[in-house]
Amino acid sequence: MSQCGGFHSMATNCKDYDFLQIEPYWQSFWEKSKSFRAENGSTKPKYYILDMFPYPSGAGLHIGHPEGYTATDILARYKRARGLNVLHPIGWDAFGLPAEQHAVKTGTHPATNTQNNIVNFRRQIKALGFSYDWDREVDTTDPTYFRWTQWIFLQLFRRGLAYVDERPVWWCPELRTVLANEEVIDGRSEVGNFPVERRNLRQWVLRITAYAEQLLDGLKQVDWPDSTKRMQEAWIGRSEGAEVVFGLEDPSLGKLKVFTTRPDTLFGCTYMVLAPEHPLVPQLTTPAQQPLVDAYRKKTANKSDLERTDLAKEKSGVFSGSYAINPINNSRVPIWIADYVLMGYGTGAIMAVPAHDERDFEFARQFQLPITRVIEAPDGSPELPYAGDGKVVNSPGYDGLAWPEAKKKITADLAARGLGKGTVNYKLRDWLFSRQRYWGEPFPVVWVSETDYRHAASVRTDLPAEPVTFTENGQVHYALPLPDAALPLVLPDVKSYLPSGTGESPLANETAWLEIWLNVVTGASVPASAPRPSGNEWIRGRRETNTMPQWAGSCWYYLRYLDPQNPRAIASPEALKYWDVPDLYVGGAEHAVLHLLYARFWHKVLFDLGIVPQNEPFRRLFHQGIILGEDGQKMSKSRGNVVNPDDIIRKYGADSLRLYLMFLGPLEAMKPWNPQGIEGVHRFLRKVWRECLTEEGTINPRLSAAGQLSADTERLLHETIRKVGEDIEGLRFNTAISQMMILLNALQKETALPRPAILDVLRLLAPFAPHLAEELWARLGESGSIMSAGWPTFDPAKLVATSITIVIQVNGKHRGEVTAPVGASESDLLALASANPKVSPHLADKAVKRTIYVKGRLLNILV
RNA sequence: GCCCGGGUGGCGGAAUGGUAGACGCUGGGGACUUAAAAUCCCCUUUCCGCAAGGAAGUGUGGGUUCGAGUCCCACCCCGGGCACCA
Repeated sequence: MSQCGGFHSMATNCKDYDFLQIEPYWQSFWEKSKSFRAENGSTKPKYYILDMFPYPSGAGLHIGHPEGYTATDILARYKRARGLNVLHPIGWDAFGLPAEQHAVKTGTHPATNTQNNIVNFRRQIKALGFSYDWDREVDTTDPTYFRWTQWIFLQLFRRGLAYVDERPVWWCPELRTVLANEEVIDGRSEVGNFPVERRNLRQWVLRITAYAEQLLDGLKQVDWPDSTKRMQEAWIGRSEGAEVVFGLEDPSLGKLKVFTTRPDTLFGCTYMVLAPEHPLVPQLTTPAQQPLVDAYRKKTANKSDLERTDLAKEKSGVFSGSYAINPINNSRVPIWIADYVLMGYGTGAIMAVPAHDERDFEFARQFQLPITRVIEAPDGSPELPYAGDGKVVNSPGYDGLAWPEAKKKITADLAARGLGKGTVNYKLRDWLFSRQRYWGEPFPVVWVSETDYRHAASVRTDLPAEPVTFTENGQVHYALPLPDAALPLVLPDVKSYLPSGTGESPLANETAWLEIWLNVVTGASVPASAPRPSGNEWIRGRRETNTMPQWAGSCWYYLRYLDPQNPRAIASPEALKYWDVPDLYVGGAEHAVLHLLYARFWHKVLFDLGIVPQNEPFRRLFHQGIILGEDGQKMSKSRGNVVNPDDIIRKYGADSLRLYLMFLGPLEAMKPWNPQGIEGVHRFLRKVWRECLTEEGTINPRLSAAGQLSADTERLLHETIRKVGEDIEGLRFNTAISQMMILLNALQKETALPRPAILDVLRLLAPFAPHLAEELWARLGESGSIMSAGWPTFDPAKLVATSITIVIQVNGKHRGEVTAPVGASESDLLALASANPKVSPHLADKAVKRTIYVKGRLLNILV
């Protein structure tokens, strides 16, 4: 109860709009009465509205968070008012680098810092009056949560979707960890902006490429911004083409396989290119070319990817000395080695068709290689390279075909001879899933010997069809998953949070946790330094030292909200069925390809496992725009243009902040913060207050049960009820607010104010400014929370005006307007227009040639 | 280079192909007040005009249409994404 308690038992009794008193009062009221609890097992229709949960950084809530969160909160409150069982949850994506870096610096456990930050975030979020169901809060670092993150990993592992590979990865010496491709921007780390380099390290990799086609396909069925769908499409990067097998001049060296999207240009292939890392390069290099090739390979190996992919630079390459045989015409083509061909895509080798590929063209010109035109431009233009449509030429047997036809025919002909086949390639790479870090989910995997693995396989049914192995110093290690029952595998306490620096995480130094006797049946363990427990199910093992990336916990959190305390499953089948997937997911566009692709991948795997009932997790997605600083620049500490929600709340209140964030402009737009603008919405709220209460804090005597609005204002009220509802559904909060302002300006001018009208206003305003709406609702003597008062309805009959204003144009120019009864005919209007003093001069002495009448709006008279 | 999104007053923005600039901010004037704050009223795209009124006007240039901020074509600028993926 607030300190000003007293007469009104259900509200504060402050005299003026004292938001600092009102807002905490209602927040604690909601908390105590569990107003926002979503009910499992309800018979009501549901509405699930999801925010992207935040990483609880030490800096606290940024003004961008409440923008999206206010939008979803308005919708959640609106849907509740309409009688739906609303699930609106929040949680913490709390594993991550900043907490770990803080731990490295201070020596305190990252969990401590993380929990402090969460407390602060929770306070700030509650101060904004968001209607989250706090009983469903999740925290990705909580063992009862990450137990299921690990469990899902085990499902992936069991299905052969997780494997270990030694591969070149981005290594950041400063952060002492590897980073995913997506975490590297222009050769520097996204976090911290440190330089990165290539290193070969043993890594866990998830086979997301196995789902490339499904991930692409599923985009057709979701209601997402087009730009985001296109970004994912481009990221997956499907291309249809063919693998073509070239013979080698020296048949003893085998064959050379290339991928091309344009098999129709096979006659135009004048040379081949292998990536410097291609395994055939050493055999194909002739002794005479050996020194050149070696030097070139060495040079490219030291190049960063940034240098290698810099388009501005000249192409480089060397001749191998060998030749391949074109399978279509047996011509002899030289084999070159060049770094513009990437080992990671296709087969790492290409057939170069300089006439019709810009990159090949550039290379051919640089090294004076022949260029043969095989596609004719429709206009006969001789210009090369030519990548457009046209007919095939200089290709005996195929001349005259349109290129797509030739592509099919040549592919089929090669396939018939066993020299090629149609294939599909994707740019999407498997997902590098491990980090050499402490502050992440440990992998529930123990490395064991082959013998022990075989033993385990004889007593366990949850191992993958093919064992996951890794060879080190000639010894093969087998990855043995912990049984489900042994989860969660929690992090041990460590002495230092600093990565080992050798590519292993700080966990590698925790011998007692790391080197163990493992019970293969139960997953129980004892330190290897202790005597081996008796029983033949105990084997020697070493735990995996990598941890999972931050993306892991956020891949499935929307499912845990459905049934967050369930100890037996990620969520019960009933909850998964009832709540289904989110009806709306709101979050920043910066996650367009990472989080949103990874989560879709996991969801599809869970679908295939029969755990979730749908194959796409996010049916409707919306990106809120970014709020820029006052100076129109991105907000940042260094620019000093950061807006802190706490300051705004102190000065204007949470309701004003919520309203202003929504009034700033369209939700999806990027828009600058204007510190003066908030005055406008704050004045509006005070105006609402004054319409309801006097300066003494008593009910405004202007309000009466008997009063009657003027016809125009009555219509405006119904129009506003209609528009606010529609605008909320369409996420057009800015126009909903301006409509309420228009209504209030009109109500203010009315002589009497019928009580039902002002109660409607409060119910419309409640999702936007919930504290004020609750307070005034109670102070006007209404019982219960305004949230249980439903949503006002409008009467369509009241929307129809009795008279209309018609704009009169003469020859398309606006010349005046006339007022006419609703049923006025075109000729009535023409007569009215001719009589109108503003219009008549423009009609004088001229014959009316034609009129165009837009019903109820406009009459255009052509003379 | 390629793919998206966007250019409207001093500012944020509003406009199913039908009165461009709603709503709000800023600025100016006025009322109330001893004064201030708060509140209320009027004005606030540009140009011409004392006014009535007129003309121009939604990045630029064309086009379609009775009528274009909105549709089409070309271009300029800003923002985002991708970038030797054969």
